[in-house]
Amino acid sequence: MRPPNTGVGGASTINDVARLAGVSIKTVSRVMNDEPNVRQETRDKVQEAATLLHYRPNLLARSLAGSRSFLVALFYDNPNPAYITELQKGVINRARGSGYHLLVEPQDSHAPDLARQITNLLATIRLDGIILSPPLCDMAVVLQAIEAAGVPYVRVSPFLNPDRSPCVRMDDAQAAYELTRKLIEMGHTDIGFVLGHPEHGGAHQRYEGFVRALREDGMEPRPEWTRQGYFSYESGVEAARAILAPGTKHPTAIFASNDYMALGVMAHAQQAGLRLPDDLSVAGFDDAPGALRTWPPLTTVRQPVEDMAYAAADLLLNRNDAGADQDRMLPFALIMRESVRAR
Amino acid sequence: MRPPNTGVGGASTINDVARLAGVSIKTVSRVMNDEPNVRQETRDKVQEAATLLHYRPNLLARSLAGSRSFLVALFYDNPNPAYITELQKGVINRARGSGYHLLVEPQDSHAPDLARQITNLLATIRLDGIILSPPLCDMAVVLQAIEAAGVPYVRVSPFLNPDRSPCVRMDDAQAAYELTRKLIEMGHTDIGFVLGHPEHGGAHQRYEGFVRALREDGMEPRPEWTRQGYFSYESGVEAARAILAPGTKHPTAIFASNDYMALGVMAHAQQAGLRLPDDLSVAGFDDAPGALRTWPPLTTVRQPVEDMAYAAADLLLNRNDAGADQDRMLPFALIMRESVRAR
DNA sequence: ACGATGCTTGATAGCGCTGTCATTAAATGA
DNA sequence: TCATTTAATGACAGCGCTATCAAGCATCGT
Repeated sequence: MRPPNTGVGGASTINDVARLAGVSIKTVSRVMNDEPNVRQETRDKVQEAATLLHYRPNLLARSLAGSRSFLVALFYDNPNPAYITELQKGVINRARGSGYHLLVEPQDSHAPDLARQITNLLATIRLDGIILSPPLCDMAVVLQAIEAAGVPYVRVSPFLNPDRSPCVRMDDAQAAYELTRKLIEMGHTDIGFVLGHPEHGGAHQRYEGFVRALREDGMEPRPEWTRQGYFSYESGVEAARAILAPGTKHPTAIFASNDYMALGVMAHAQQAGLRLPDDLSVAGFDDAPGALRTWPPLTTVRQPVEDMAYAAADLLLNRNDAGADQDRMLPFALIMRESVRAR
Repeated sequence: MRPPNTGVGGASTINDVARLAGVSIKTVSRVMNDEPNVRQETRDKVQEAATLLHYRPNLLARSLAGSRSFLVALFYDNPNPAYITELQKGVINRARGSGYHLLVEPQDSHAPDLARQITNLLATIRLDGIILSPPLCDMAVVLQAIEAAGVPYVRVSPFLNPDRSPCVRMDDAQAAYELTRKLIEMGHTDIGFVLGHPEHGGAHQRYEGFVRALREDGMEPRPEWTRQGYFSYESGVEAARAILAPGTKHPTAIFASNDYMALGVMAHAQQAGLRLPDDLSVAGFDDAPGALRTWPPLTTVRQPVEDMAYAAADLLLNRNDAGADQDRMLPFALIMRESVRAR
């Protein structure tokens, strides 16, 4: 018996619109959801009434009654703010157009009860889809929990079981290969490598591409110039300290698996008295935004994170398009800057 | 007529729990919401049944039926990934404990129909609260739209109408004042300043604190050493180019209103042949994480972004606690690093 | 002309929960 | 002791929407 609400401060309901348009609420529902089988005339009448009343369908009611929640979530456990925000941007850009909203759900990948937490979350909110980024996208317990709940998901840059779900990725191995080729072409034969976080897919593939390029020229990676890193600046410093240990021969170039580590390498090298890029060339990976404001500017690979996230959301929201491409490989770009110099 | 669902892949409902516990669904509801007036014995019985069935109340149904949606949103229009992710972290940390979830809703502060977009959003999803960060928190149309919808909100670091809503802030002016005092104490009398983005509150206050410190020693800011910046690295470079123009006397220190600009200043100074910190001291503001991996490490002010976001969420979720502190001022910390040297 | 077909529309039953209010059981007082 | 309060529980009506299914109504072929 509530009067139709046309004023500020309260939403009007589908009932108000139906009454004003002189149709049933079901017809309003049809119009709002762009369903077929409504006469154009009726459609216009409803649209007009809806506009007049500033009607916006209530998302929660739609979710409860229908089969869609208009909610997608991004699961991540990654300390890299630039990566996270780019992912979010990509997802939101795609989702908004379809009336979807983004829930951000950072997860602790080392929590012992991670699976239970995810199960609880999915029982609490019926999500229309989940986007998984490394390292969560490669954790069996996570995939199991999501699959058990029957929620569709897309993985970004996974390295395990690529066929288990739709995936979006770039060719990390090829990118590392091409960048390494460049280094070789520029006269570098002694190249160090800083490995990425072993739990993150791209890391392995980047190393693989590096090795492939070396072998093509009959070279092998040298163990003393290959160090484990963890995608952090500090681990880059650490690795550089080992690779550039005083009193040992050191490489003419170091390829770090991501930009933060490359920055760490550069910082250590400079403090160790090496001049960049003359004494040492450094290359990174990711094209991290803040990471390029250094001197000399860093040679790197642009990883299209935002585009991958957009594509992931697209895969999620177009899921019905039968048999469409369930996987997308996005292009990378080599970005040659001054941190690399020919010998 | 659906059988109770105890297996994997589907959620059990309040009905299932009620039946198993031998009580009405209302009693289950009471227990799940920690409402009073339920016998302990009954409570235990219900809890046990709920545990057995892995029951999780459906958030959407709760929202629709009740007065809470368990959803808070973060509105922002800020290109700084570190700032955004810290805000998110703070909000999520507080919200999760109370069963709340975070919706991220970046808004284009320059969109002509911003108010309408927000109104639409709020009509679509009933949010339990909104956290507004600069520059949105200082836009009248935004506040109006939110107030019209009757949604509670908390502002982080606003500078307009501080009494219009609960706010969380730090004392930007005092921080800038104290840092400037340090510079003066270290023998700097010729200090340049790079202003922050004029649409962001902190910017004005930082300048104000700077000027106050100068005046206390009978100095005045010099116009030719004071440049407008926009919180971006590039604008820092630009400002430095102007302040350090060749053939003019230049200051012995430059205080930039944030770290990105400070980095820009440092980069330009170094390229212009100045040695840091010997020829020029540089100070920033924010303690941006990536921004400190530079040489020399940057002297700055730590802005407790995550804590402010946590406090903002706390203010939102504790709103009922009558007359409690509706504003919170969080402490900052001066971080003296090597980019500043005594004359 | 008649049912058959397909397009439009509406009545109605929920989705899973909370709010309100009535009801019952227990506790208290005179 | 019985009336009076207070605690504990349940019945039931929605929240605002979608799904199902049935009904209305043209158009069509034979």
